[in-house]
Amino acid sequence: MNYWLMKSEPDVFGIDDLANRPRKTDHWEGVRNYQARNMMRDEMKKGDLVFFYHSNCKEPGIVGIAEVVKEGYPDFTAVDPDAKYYDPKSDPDNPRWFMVDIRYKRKLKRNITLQELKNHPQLEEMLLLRKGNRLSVLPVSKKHWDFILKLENKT
DNA sequence: GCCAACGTTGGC
DNA sequence: GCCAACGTTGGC
Repeated sequence: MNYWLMKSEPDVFGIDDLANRPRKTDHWEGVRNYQARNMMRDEMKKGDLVFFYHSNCKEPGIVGIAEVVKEGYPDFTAVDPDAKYYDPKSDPDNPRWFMVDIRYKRKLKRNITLQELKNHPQLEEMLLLRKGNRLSVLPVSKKHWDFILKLENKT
């Protein structure tokens, strides 16, 4: 099993929005970056766990956990001219963009902020903390995953 | 709102 | 294939 981190802006689609969806499940539409696409298409597997990260907000950080429930399939919003993430260059017969479905598992007991993550030398290598990393889907090592979960119970 | 970092586009 | 221009991300 692998671990991931997915970023979303809470004003657009936050952890509560996921929790309020039917079956607490939604498709992760709108990723238009090839590296992130490749991970969703090729590497994310059913049962993998995901840190839900709030970005571009007052207190960016990890707020909850979700689970991959459907593996990579074409992002239909890319070929829908009315959709927000429509990409006119995406060919319906040869999909360019992919997405996965994730299901809400739980919120963390507290928001583990980006600032807090930065304070731990154990997380120095974490991709999320690497300068200039703007990928919205990132792999998380088991070591880092476990370490972050332990932080949850600390004050 | 600013701006650094990065990805994409398109002319040549 | 180079690279300048442009657009986006996302912390601050």
